[in-house]
Amino acid sequence: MSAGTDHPGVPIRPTMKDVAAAAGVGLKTVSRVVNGEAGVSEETARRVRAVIDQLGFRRNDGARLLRQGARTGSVGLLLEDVADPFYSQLSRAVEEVVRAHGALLLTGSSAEDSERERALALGFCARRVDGLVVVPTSADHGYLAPEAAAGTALVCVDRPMPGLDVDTVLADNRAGAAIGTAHLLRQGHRRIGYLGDAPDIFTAAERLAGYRQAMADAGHPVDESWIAMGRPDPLEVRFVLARLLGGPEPVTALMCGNNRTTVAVLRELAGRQERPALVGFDDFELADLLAVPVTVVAQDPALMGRTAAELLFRRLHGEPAPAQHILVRTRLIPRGSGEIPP
Amino acid sequence: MSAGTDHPGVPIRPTMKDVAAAAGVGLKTVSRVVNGEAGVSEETARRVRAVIDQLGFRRNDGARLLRQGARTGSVGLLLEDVADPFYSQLSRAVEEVVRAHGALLLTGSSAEDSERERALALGFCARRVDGLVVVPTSADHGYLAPEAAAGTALVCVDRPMPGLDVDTVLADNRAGAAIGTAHLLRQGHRRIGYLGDAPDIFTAAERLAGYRQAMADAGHPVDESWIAMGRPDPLEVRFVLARLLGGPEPVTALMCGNNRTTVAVLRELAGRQERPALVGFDDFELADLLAVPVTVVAQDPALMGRTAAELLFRRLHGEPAPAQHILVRTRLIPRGSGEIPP
DNA sequence: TTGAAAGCGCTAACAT
DNA sequence: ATGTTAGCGCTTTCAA
Repeated sequence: MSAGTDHPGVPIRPTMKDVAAAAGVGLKTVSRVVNGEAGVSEETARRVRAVIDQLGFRRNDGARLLRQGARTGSVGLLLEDVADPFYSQLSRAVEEVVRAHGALLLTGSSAEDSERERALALGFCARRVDGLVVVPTSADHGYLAPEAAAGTALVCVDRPMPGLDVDTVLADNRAGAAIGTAHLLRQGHRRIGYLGDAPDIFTAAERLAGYRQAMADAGHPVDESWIAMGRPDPLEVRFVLARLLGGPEPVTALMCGNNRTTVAVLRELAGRQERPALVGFDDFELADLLAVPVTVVAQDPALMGRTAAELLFRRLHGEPAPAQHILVRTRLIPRGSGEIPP
Repeated sequence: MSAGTDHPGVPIRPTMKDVAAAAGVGLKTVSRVVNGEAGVSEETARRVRAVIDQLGFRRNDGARLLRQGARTGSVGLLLEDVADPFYSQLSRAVEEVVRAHGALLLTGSSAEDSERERALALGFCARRVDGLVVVPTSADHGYLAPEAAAGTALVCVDRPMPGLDVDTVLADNRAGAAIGTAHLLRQGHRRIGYLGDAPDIFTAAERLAGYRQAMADAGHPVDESWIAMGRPDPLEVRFVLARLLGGPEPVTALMCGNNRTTVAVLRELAGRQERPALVGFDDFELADLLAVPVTVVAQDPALMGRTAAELLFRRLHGEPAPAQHILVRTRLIPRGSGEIPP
């Protein structure tokens, strides 16, 4: 072994040098065999391969990449939470594309914490990923400018990246929320509550804007007390619903800003008497099989992920300059809950 | 720049050498500043830092690791499909532990294809991950033996690894399925159908064995026609249910082997008249809010993921030899569907 | 067909 | 406090 004393508990990986020595050939010959290059007699190649198997040699791609100065064939994916069904579907789509390009995927969840996201992003860059697919937090991302300038491809998905103009794939948040709200208005609802995510989150703000716009377009005033923005927390949702559905002038319908909120609301409603109409932004599994099937404005997370990843590889393959901004359409799926009359 | 001609479309990353030259200091001084080592005057350090920011220098961890011969601080996670809620929860738990240890996570989905899993695993190993958390396919994994011998920590989760005895975290599959089946028997059911995943999948086989055992323990014979094993495919489920629920002696209850199958069955049942009792293996979101809430044998994917990842790091921190086999308990959650009488 | 030497970006060990 | 040299595991270049 190359590293002298081979402590039992501290195994050492054999290197090409070890293989070369054991096979009685030069280093370059081993390299040729490992990489399937021409110029090695079948006899020699066989001997080298035997030693490789016997020693359990596996090429160190880190060293290879260092020498070649080439791309690492790895891509980083940064999102809020892999366990959120929206992101896990997006994630799978990204992974599929990455795999099709023979690359490896590094994944990290920011948990909506920009410091954590930053640490992950820089960690990925220090590992020299070829590119990054990011669902950015709302903090400034200027720190990624040097990376982008150094050739790390950058694509945002689901949200834009504050402080940096890069390729971006977004859902049609505002229009989607407007369509969902308009749908409720069409059923005759006038007092429509809106439960959205924390307002500093781009999608939450956009969707709220869509709600306001639909109300305005229909000429119906919005009572600010109908609006509740915040992380989807069961207890919080309980308080909000008690407020919105109680009192002398309760709302008769609810628009929910994301699938986590919708599910939290459904769970809370199950324990209450009121059955307000409900439209959720973002589809979710079993929405169609609930006691009252849930009307949603569906996104297409797989399409968003695929689009973002393909954009990334197009950049890596040298597609030229201006940052693209792609909007992915949403669509209303009426299932029942959104058609409940006031 | 170190690489001479700086083509516009081909950006080159500055290296420590570049920083050193631009700052008019030696290479090692830059290294000291970058790594926060002592022995640099504040004056010099400031100048170096200024150049670093200006050039957008970022240390190449690949080179660093190569030189140090140290661990890479990265871990690979291989599972069947990140978009399956069971695995996405497991995945998040693994990621959490990995992050707590300051490491990075590479993720790959095998899609139940052992060739693909092998390619991913070896790719990870070529990148010199410190360890691998794997949900193994049913193929032989002897090819990982050299990696394990070379010091790559290996932990299996959800399924054991054929051909290699390593640390393993499993759910209590057999007992869980037996408890679910016994629950149905207790309600008076005798003709109980079993819909499981492909029989070469460890968990599918174990759970089926649990079903058989419960039936045998109760002294009730199993008609082989009640058993249907295969990938959860909507069309397939449709045929199976038509067969099980039609005919002169239909089953009165169903035991489902995993959450994908359960959901597929629920979807199909929604379009049919019959309302057989139903127990699903593995819990899923909204199971409690369906028209008939679904009784399940719940696993704890987060606990399984956390346990596996912690085991991995304990190995990396030098915990000694024998492979551990940890069983994570399942528990029956009665919600309604499993309490429907025959 | 084969291999010796140089060097990728970095750090360890040793100067100064 | 700072710099020089060697070398991690590999590939590239060039010579034999």
